[in-house]
Amino acid sequence: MGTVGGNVEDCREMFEGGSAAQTRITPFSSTNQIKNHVAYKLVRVAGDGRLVPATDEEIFKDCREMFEGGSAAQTRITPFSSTNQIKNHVAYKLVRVAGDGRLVPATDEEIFKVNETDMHTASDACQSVGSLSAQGLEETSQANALYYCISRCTSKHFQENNLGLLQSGCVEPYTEQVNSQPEYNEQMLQKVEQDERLPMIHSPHMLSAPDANSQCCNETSMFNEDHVHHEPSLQQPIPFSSDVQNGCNVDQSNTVEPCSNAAASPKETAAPPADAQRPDFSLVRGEICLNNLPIKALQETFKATFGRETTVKDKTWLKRRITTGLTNSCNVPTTNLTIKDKKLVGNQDKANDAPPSSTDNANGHSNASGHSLTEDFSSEERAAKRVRKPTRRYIEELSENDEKQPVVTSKDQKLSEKSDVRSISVSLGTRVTVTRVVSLAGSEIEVPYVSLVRRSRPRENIMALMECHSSCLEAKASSGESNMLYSEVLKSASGPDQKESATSSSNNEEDVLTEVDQDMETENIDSSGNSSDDNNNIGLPTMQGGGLRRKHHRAWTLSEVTQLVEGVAKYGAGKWSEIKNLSFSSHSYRTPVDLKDKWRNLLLRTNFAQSPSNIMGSLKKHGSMHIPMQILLQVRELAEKQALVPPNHR
DNA sequence: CTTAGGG
DNA sequence: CCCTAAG
Repeated sequence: MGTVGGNVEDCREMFEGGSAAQTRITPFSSTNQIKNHVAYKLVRVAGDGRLVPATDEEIFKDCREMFEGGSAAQTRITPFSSTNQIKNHVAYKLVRVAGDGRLVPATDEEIFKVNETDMHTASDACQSVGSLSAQGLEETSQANALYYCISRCTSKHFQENNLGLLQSGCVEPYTEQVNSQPEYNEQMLQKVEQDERLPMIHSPHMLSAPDANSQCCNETSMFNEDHVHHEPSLQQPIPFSSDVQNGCNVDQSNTVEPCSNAAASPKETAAPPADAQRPDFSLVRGEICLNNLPIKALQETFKATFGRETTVKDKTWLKRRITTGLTNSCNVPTTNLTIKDKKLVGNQDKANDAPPSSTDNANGHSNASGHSLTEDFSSEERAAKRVRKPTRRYIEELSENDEKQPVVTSKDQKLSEKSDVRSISVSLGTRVTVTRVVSLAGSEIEVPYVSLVRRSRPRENIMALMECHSSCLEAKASSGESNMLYSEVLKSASGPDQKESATSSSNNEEDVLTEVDQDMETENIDSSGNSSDDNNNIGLPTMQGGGLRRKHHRAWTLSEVTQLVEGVAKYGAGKWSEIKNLSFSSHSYRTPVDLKDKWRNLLLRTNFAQSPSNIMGSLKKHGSMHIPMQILLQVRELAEKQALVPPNHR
């Protein structure tokens, strides 16, 4: 580690150079070369969340600390954490600078590459992660200059904050400094190469490493998704950050062990010779790294990556596995993001309408990468523990608790109904205006702020309406209005009147009406006892109203009750389905479950009335309609019968 | 899909 | 009414 001193200096120089060069703006974008280069930038996240280029001093310190730490305890050093200042919230972010100067989150591939490199390093010597890979850039290269910043965050809280901050957007600083980076990168690269050549054991010159690879990934991913889009609208809530990180962290713990180690070793940030040469990034590539490694090293890496030993001696295989593993590890955290992307993407298409939320346009890269990654992940690391997905109800409740934010509901919702929570959330998010973080099984996930319009099971009627609306909504949505849908839905739900608005899809309405009419008729007709007038014939209009939640509360009419009782008498309690079909065929809105519930209630009432005093029984007690004693008696009778006879199906 | 129960 | 776990 004698080199340390030198390294530090170099490091400083590099950084300084960066700061000095701030002015030069035409960085990479114009130059082709640039795109090939990957650069790391040291950035400090300010309290306000802005990214501030690290001052020379800071950088210096950081470097020094890193180096020192590295030298002192090569193996696992709690590098940053121990050091106060550095740890304080110096964050390295991996970012690519687009030609237009915007910061673009690194694509998965890019990230991956970086990670790969990192992993590589980390696994071996626990060195930090900073190595950069140039190839990825080329591949992904857009004509823009790419530049990566590796972010390192000591405290998670901090990270979260930072992320939020980053997202919220203070990216500018980066761009300015871009200039310096190229050099830095080159130097870095060289080092990497050297490292590769050398046994990983010593990593005097490792790049500064983020705490954990995974984190890098996560952050990066976040960056990608959020950042890209967010930049334009700098201000955004920062739900993402926390979520993402959490998720990432969790994943990390499971998947990527190396990270922790890597993080620990604060080796050298960048100790490349001052006159850094500018090696081709392509050389630096993760692949190369892996290639150069001896089998043993690869195995080590494998172990670090997957947490298990491997006896495989096939280099190629190992490399592939490792790569995959890395990818996966990155993926997991990303999942949320990916989802978001989708949403975002979807939204984007439709419009610019959702400025408020974090929605951004996902760039093609992120999406594609996300998917692929996800898939890989699933196949590869199933072992990793899965977070139990919260139940739908859980989610709903959460959403309900918050103020309902107008959100567009769309078919997606339907589609997603059965998918797991995450997916649901995603799907719901089609038009997410607001997202909020929800803690799930220890990890936080972002959940679109959605109030579910339809909570109940899809009743035929409702469903139809819903569909209609959804379709309408979609169309409109495409046009560009996001919130509309919600209101519309409500309207439609509220009353038949609205139907017209539905336009073509009037059928549903008609159906509803028809049914209602039928009901009315039947009821009237049926009114065997006195039912004719019973208080509750609920008008059609009311049936669905009630706001979002309880779709339609249809009071049971006496006639219905009578029918029910008859049905039970005929088919027996428990044969709800039959009763429904045979006795309630006319009432489409009464499902077997409804019948069952009603029956249950009737029994309760019966029993109730029975024991305390009959008086109450027949009389209307609470607000509910009074059920004629006759019926109650009948019910009781049946109930008893059922109780006794049940064994024999009769 | 239908039931039985709990909320 | 709604939602879910179970046949």
